[in-house]
Amino acid sequence: MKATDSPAEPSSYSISELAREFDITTRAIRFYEDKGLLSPARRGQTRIYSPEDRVRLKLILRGKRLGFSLDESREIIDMYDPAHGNVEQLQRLLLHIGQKRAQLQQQLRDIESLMGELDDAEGRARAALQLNTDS
Amino acid sequence: MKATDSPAEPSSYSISELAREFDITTRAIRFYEDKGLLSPARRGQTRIYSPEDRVRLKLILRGKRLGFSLDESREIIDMYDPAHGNVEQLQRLLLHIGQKRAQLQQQLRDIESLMGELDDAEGRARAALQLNTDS
DNA sequence: GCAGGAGTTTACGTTAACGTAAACGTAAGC
DNA sequence: GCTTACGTTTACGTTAACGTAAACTCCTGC
Repeated sequence: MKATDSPAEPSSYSISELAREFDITTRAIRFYEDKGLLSPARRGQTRIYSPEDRVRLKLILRGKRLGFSLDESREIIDMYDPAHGNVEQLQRLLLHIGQKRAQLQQQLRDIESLMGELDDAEGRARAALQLNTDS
Repeated sequence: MKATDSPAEPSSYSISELAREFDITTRAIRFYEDKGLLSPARRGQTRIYSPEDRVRLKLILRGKRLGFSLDESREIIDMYDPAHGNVEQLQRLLLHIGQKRAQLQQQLRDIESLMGELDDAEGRARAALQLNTDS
């Protein structure tokens, strides 16, 4: 029993398979394609999604959970690409990476403080429940 | 020299003061009021913001950085309020707090993986730069 | 006494991210 | 041969979160 005995990854997906898996509509998936975030293969008219396409879709949805716009998600996805050749572009990429990192660090701080406040709120709510249910 | 010798907190703010401080427009601030997220005092027609109003505004903007809608931010802000009296409401509040916590934990995971990928991308970019600038 | 600056209300415009619906093609099952 | 399921394109509708502009009031400095 090797590690590759796992469920076995499909070599392609239909649009509705992906829609079901990620709980979004096919309309949304086509919309992402319109916006240039996906470009699946075609058999005739029908779209055929590769495992790589599926990964890109996951990245898009992760971006959404972090509050990114589709444009921002596209930029992030583009960072994984082959190095865009020329030096100036690479330096802009490094700059961009630095900015994203700073944004994520701010989000970490924001989450930390919000978490603390949720703890407080939960404490107060539990205390109030005690008062209300004490006989 | 006591701790209270710090810059000294104003006891009230004008709308344009807040707009400048947080780098947003007065239009946005009034919009938040329309949506029920703020309710500043008035002197005549003019809005006067208390330090508490200012805190609420900060919470709204933190919510935005985390990708929350204004409705979500309002719900979160409402969690700090006096305990809403009855038991059922308190239990709904606890449930809601749990859900938000779960969402924040997902965001933490998302940020962590994205950070790792940014590291990779930066590594590749730096490597490509080496190749291009090596004489 | 009036120009300039800050504030107000009212209202229409705009962008992003899809939703919804129409009208059609194609392949499978009965 | 007809329905049912799944796919397609095209196009108009919708919601959130403001932007922009008009028309007005109220103070302040000169």
